Amino acid sequence: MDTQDISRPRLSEEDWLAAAYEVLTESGVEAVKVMPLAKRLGVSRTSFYWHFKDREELLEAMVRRWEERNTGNLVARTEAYAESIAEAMFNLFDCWIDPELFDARLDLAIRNWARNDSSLQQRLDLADTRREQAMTNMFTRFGYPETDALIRARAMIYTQIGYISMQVHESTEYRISLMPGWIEVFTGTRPEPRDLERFLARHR
Amino acid sequence: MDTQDISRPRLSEEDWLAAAYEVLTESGVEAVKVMPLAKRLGVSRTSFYWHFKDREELLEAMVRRWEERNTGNLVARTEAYAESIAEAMFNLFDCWIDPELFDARLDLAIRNWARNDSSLQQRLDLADTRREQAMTNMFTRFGYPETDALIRARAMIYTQIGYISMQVHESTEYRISLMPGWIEVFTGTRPEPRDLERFLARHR
DNA sequence: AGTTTTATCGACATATGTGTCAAGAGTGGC
DNA sequence: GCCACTCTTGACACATATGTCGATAAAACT
Repeated sequence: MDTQDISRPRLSEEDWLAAAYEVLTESGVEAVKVMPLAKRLGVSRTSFYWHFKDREELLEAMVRRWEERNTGNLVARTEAYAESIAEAMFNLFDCWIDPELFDARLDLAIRNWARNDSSLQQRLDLADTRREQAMTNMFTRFGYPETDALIRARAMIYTQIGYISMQVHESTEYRISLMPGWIEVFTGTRPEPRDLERFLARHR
Repeated sequence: MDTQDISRPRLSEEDWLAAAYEVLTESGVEAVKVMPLAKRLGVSRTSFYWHFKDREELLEAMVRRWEERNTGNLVARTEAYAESIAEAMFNLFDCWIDPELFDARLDLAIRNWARNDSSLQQRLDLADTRREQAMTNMFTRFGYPETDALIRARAMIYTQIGYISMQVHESTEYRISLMPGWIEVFTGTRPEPRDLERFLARHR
């Protein structure tokens, strides 16, 4: 847990970014302040200003990190090849398991931040529209009527955000064991054992 | 939108609470500060301390307001009389429509706040357990197996939180029009026209 | 009208935050 | 050894926040 490193008293831009990311995802933007970060990193507060113009610039970097990551991967997973809606859904669920594909905590932090920052809210709305579109397409591709597809897409998006928001901490194994149940709720049909097999095989 | 009142320059405890509530639900706890509230109310900052011991006391009052409201009403709606799972669900959906029954914005604010306040997080966990229990019971009462019931209960809870968290602004009419679709996703069966009728009749 | 209760105000003490600047260390290349 | 580049530091100026106190002002009761 100690973010300090005795062997390297001198810091790079990356060190500040990493610390800022930690605080942002744990406590929200309001907590991303230069003074506390400096204390945490064990250096003088003012050395921050060598790396960044001001606090604004650090925050902007956080937003960019988010933009480059979450939505892109998620949309890609909805487009992955699948033979059934259940398999398609399992593909998407990879995002719920692999933090590299989708950083849920960062997503939540950005979402809360956007509530008090209208320009960020605009960027977020764009991302959300892309996600909703991609998921709706996934359902229509497998024959769901437009209206149904939209509701089901939203059910998934809201559920995911709610899941993060509620700070649920389940073990990966337990979460995987619930997946077939989720598939049934979201698609309206029970997944084939074959689809489940493929999914489980991926997560060893 | 103007919270000042020319005819009453003097404020009561209630005025401060109302202003705090506004700011809390709009911008989060971090924004609930004495100075900005005073500015907003058009009085001197220090007069706050006549009404409350300190900022802590104001915040505690906010938490109590939340506790006395949300969970109780929600649990009550899950226990309302119903002849089918769809009708039971429609009963619960009243909470999504009537802000008097369930204050979604306040719930979200409390949830975000709790992320940085472990004692509040404990109170919240208690509330969440009660809600999950109540919803799960609703499903088992209508014959769903225990595991299914739990997943479906969680799907609803997460969806609701996600819905709030994403700042969705739909008209009440549009929201009501989507309800049958939601019912189908959450219960796995299409609602009877009769159930829908009863629900619509209630919301005129 | 007089007294109490209710509420406001400005001055003071203190904490925490932002950002600038000039003076330096530490590391590496030549 | 010298120089340049990278990074750190403390002093300074300033803004915003919390909370205390004693002096008042306005309503409300008697």
